[in-house]
Amino acid sequence: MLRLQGHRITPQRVLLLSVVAEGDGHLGVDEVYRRAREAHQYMDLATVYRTLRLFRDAGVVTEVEIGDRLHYELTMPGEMHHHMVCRQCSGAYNLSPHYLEEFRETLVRDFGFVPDLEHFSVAGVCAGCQGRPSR
Amino acid sequence: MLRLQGHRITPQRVLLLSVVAEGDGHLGVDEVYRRAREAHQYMDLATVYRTLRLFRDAGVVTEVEIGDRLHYELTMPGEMHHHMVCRQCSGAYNLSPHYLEEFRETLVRDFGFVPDLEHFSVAGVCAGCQGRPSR
DNA sequence: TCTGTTTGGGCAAATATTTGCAACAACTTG
DNA sequence: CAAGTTGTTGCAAATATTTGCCCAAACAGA
Repeated sequence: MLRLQGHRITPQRVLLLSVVAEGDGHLGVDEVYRRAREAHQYMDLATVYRTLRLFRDAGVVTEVEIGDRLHYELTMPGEMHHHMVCRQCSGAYNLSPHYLEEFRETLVRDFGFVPDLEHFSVAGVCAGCQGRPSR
Repeated sequence: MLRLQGHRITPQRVLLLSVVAEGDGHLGVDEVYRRAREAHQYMDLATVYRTLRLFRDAGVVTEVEIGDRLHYELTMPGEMHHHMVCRQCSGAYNLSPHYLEEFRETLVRDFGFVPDLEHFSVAGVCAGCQGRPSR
């Protein structure tokens, strides 16, 4: 995917992608950096930032905001899924794409606006936290 | 609204809220800071950050991401509206709440998850940028 | 496989954002 | 309206994130 978009394949990118892949969607920037560094001593933090942004823009990786913190996970082309993130417990629940398909079609039809619903999460309060005091 | 949630009303908060209100949704953190400082010499940047986050969490102000940058605008309780932000031209278009109401009801019904669709924007590519080369 | 062109990475410096803490001020209560 | 309580602010320091620059490395073409 990266190559198709004119980007080069470097050892750093390969390594970072594998770290993200193995992290199973639970890693923030700092953790990606730490793990990558264990494998490749000269990995730079700036490279991690630049590369994660590249991955995100290229659609290779998805950025998920979980409780004020960004996490990264591999974008699964076939198994696209979204998140519902609870503001109170920060729990993240998967949301099947089916729920968004209709919404997407409406935006395209009415506005000609093609939404990026691959990179998408909904904030809110989950069933378990309903009625529980916030903070 | 702030008081109802147990927060205190301070001159700084009043000032910052009025700055955001007058900024008409076009101000980033730094601009809010600059304007606030003109009026009140001892306004601190940390206070701006803390206060904008407070406003956002309290639902008084809405954070809109426009082209890698966060902008702030007053949350209008009655005239709730959303944004479609184009990834290419960074243009922001309003989206009527009607388009989200059905989606919201589905989430509540099927998952008991109450989404914050007040604070919501959809990224994508607008009609004008369709087919235009990116970057 | 070798060479030129151009992108990407490391490093250090610049910015941006968050946090700890002591002094201060808003709200509460009597 | 005075005094106590507790949340807030300013300041400075800590972190986090981005950027500029130059060298190294990836890819294209011969």
